[in-house]
Amino acid sequence: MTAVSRTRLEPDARRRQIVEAARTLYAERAYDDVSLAELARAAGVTRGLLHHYFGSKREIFLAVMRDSTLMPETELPDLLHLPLSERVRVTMDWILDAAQTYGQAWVAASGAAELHGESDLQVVVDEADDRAARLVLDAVGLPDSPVLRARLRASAAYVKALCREWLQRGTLTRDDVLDLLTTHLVHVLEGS
Amino acid sequence: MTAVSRTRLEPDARRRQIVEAARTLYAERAYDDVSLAELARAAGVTRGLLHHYFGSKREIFLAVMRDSTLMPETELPDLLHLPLSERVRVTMDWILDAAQTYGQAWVAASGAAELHGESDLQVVVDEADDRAARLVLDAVGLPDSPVLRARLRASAAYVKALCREWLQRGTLTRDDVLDLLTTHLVHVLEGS
DNA sequence: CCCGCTTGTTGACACTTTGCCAATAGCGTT
DNA sequence: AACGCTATTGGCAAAGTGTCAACAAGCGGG
Repeated sequence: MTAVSRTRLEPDARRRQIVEAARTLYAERAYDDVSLAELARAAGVTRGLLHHYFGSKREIFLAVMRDSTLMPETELPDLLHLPLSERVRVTMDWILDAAQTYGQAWVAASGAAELHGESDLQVVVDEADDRAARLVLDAVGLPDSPVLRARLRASAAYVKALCREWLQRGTLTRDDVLDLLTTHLVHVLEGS
Repeated sequence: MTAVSRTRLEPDARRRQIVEAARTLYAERAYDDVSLAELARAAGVTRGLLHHYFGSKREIFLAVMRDSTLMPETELPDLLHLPLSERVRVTMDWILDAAQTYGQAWVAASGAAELHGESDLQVVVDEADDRAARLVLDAVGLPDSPVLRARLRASAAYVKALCREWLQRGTLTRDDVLDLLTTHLVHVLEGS
């Protein structure tokens, strides 16, 4: 596709370009199935450049994951005048929308980990879950606390597993998921 | 370690030996960090034999995962005379024990997946979650159904995430987890 | 307008790793 | 003790990752 143009890009732009190419490849093929040569070809650069920017193949993959697990930065309407259960429901509704449109990667990154205890990937996913937890706390207008965050991080795994049942397996409907999540989170947030 | 004995083992025994050696290695190092040469050395065999039995490095890893995500086959006492909430609590108590003693791998295999949609590892973990779901249904004495199973599979992810907060991060106590799980599952099972 | 400097980019080299296959040698059978 | 089945080995070939010195694109000074 891109000719052997040897165009000189700004480091940031080049990084984004590489990550983007890598993301499309990793979206449909597994990690070891994609070689650096293939990645380089897809990005229109040479293998050497990949190493120059990311240092190792693993780091490219992690960059893709970090990038893909970001939830969109949208403003939620002010919900503080509603009862808690309604606040939760609206927030969950928004999250399900986000999961359906943007967050396939966030959802996909839920089910299976390396057996390895302190996986580098685990760190990335944990960070994403923590962001999601903060987001929920902020949306429903509850104060932050370590224990509440821990509970919500765990609930994030539940959210993703439910989305997988809904989006990938079709065993639950969107309404099923929304109801389950709403009652679940109300209980988690109330029993503080 | 093991001398170059070239002892002839039964295929099943050899497989188990290899899987066992691989498990200890994978328990503390990541997948690509462990080479087949190292694996072979740890198992006291040659690389050729690994391929003979498993065909590829990936298959060895998956065999370890399949093996490690098995929950122990224990008989639970008959709980049918207790109210649902008590049945659930006893079952969850047993699961937390199992997670703490045997199931580190099951717990560890919860947080982070490949971005790849139909990951082979995902299949293994899904299978483990499905077994766990059936186990719970059996223990609390409720009839099986696709929707209930789907809900419980999702809850399995929640269980594992909570165990990670408890066992690996120390952000929640065992009692926290037990309470959260009990009320959660009661609601999931009741709202059928 | 040309020169030179900075640095993004390349191509080749060295090493590791995976996968394959024919040859070897345990161990039970006759 | 010889034989046969097959578990096991060792070496080969292909592919992949990581490293590094050299090249050149774009910019600024003379």
